[in-house]
Amino acid sequence: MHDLSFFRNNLDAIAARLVDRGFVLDVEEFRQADARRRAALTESEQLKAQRNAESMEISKLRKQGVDTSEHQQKVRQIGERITALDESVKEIDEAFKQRLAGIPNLAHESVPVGKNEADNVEVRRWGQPREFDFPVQPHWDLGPALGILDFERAAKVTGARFAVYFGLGARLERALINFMLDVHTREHGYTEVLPPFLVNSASLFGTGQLPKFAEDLFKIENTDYWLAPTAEVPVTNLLRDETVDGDKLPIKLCAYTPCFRSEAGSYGRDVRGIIRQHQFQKVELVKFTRPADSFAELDALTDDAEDILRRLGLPFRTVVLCTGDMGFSSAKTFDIEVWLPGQNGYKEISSCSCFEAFQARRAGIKWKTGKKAEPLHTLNGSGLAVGRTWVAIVENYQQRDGSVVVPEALRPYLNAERITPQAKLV
RNA sequence: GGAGAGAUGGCCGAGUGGUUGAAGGCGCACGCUUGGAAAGCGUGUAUAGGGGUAACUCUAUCGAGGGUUCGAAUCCCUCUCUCUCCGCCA
Repeated sequence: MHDLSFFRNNLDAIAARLVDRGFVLDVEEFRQADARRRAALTESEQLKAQRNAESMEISKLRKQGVDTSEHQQKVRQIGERITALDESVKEIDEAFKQRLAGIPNLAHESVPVGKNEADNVEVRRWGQPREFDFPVQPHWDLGPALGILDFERAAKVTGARFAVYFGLGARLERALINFMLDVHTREHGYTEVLPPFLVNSASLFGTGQLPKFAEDLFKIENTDYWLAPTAEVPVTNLLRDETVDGDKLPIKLCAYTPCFRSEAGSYGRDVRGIIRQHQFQKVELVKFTRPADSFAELDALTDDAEDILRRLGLPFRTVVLCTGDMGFSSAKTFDIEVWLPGQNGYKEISSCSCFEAFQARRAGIKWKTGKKAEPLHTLNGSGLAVGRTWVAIVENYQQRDGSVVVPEALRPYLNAERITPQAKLV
């Protein structure tokens, strides 16, 4: 959500920058809508001022014992006009706010201008993809063969785009979660949070998923509860409508949660394996910072996420998303992409974004030093997507015999050096 | 799930239809006082949206949304949340 007066005063420049994001703002129409809203508000408020004054008058007259029934009749009529007028005022105001809430954030000036994924810019690369002297298998073959992954039973229990993990497969997922949380809390200074996995619509509005992206979410019938699509939502909203003392910043939180996405519109993409699921597990990093620090904090947060991959010995590259490929609320986003031999390419495993005040303004999260309170900056990033890390380990560390060597850093968590075929369930 | 009690400013807390955006206290800020501090005294101390170069002014907000009324923090309805007791449950 943009600051209205700033937006209004810089309309043309903002519209020009929104074009880079692929968002066309009809400036003239916006001006008219804005003017219409203001005119409606002014008219309604003037009537209300009149009514208030008249009511006060009635109060005085009554104390003097004067009959006021005529007066009351007159004010009642004003009231009726207000009621009628307010209906359209409300409509105009809500339409205007919806429109404003539907305008994406501006990209930071350091973000490359581009149309789509192809225009993203690689900023660094770490590790050498391993050379295999045998045919590599994708995880959707390796997993079921090892007896650690089962798609058929998941489809029976729930449906497509779900998976079941067995034995060392399940333990690998759990080990990764613990490993990531330990690194971030013990070495990167984050405080662990275990938030609710269901969130309400006010929270989803705060972080920008609503009102525009409802179709990407699962909603619980007959309630205002939604399955969280990312821990960003519950964790960022922990501070909704709160004001934080400046000396508390930055606040660094990390959380493990499952994430639920409807994946509407992604039919045919990543249909095989567990790359794109309706439910996946993620460890998320969230920061609340002073505005002056946010982009330095974004670099640090991205490095914290990359650190997990370095410790696991998984090759990756980091790209900065171009203006056309960024998410709705973000001002700047780095994607970390891990090397997946099964796909012979790099695949997104973390997305680290600075939202500047865009979310904080929506969610009413402020900070203050001394007297004035203003929106702070919010950031978040995956640290990491657990399922895709699982895939990266299985594929990168696969052996000729179909087993998987467990990376050194994970062995204390998994209590195993190698993943070998598990006993059949039945 | 059943019964009851609550929700007021940064905090505590008064307020059951008429200058109440809201007493009083605490906290905070500034000033006076002081050798300095404390105490004391004085002044100020919400947010959002309109209008205005500005001084300033208008509107809304006492959990949320409706309603009654000339007028609602106060009355009525619905909902949400918190607390207590009972039931149930991991």
